[in-house]
Amino acid sequence: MLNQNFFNQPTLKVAQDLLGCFIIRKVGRKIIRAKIVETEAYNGPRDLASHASRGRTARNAVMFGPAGMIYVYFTYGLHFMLNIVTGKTGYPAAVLIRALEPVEAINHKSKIINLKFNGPARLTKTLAINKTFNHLPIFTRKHGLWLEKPTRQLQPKQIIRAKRIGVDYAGAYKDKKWRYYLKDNNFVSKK
DNA sequence: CAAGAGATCATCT
DNA sequence: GATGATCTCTTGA
Repeated sequence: MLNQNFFNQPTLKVAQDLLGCFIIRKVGRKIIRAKIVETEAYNGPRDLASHASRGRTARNAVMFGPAGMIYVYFTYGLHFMLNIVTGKTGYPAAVLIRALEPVEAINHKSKIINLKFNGPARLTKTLAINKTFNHLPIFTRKHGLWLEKPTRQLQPKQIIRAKRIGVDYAGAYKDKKWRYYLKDNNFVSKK
């Protein structure tokens, strides 16, 4: 399992290192396991695309806190977004999980189900993640949501850097290549 | 296909 | 009172 130290590093590094990691969601006896294939970094108080760019508020407070905490927010009146807080306490930053590749989904009858994970709002819906996860740690199995290391180390060539999605309002920060995804992966949210 | 609109509400001004 | 780290559906070529 990924521990808190993993997240207590520069945001751009964590966003890349999360690629290939597995996310595990346990609800009762049902376990869903999927591979992270796309992330975006929201990095620091000056990043105009970040919720933290206009200072600390009730919503974004968790981004200012210790690494490894879950930041879930509600947007467009119907979607939840899943982020993991990174970096030092006091430095507001987080990584948005944008897409997952299905690995296995096992219910109590051991049946494999088709699941939709290609998009930040779709994956939270599929994993039944909502605001109750906000401010909980991801470095414990206690809440039924945690991360595990990749089975194999990724080659740097497998990682694509790109502009972030949906942040055209972010001035000088809208073109930062802080979105990362696995090359040729069919499950990323956009090409 | 691509483009546009609507959904729908917490959050911030 | 406006808007958004999105998604789905509809329209039209």
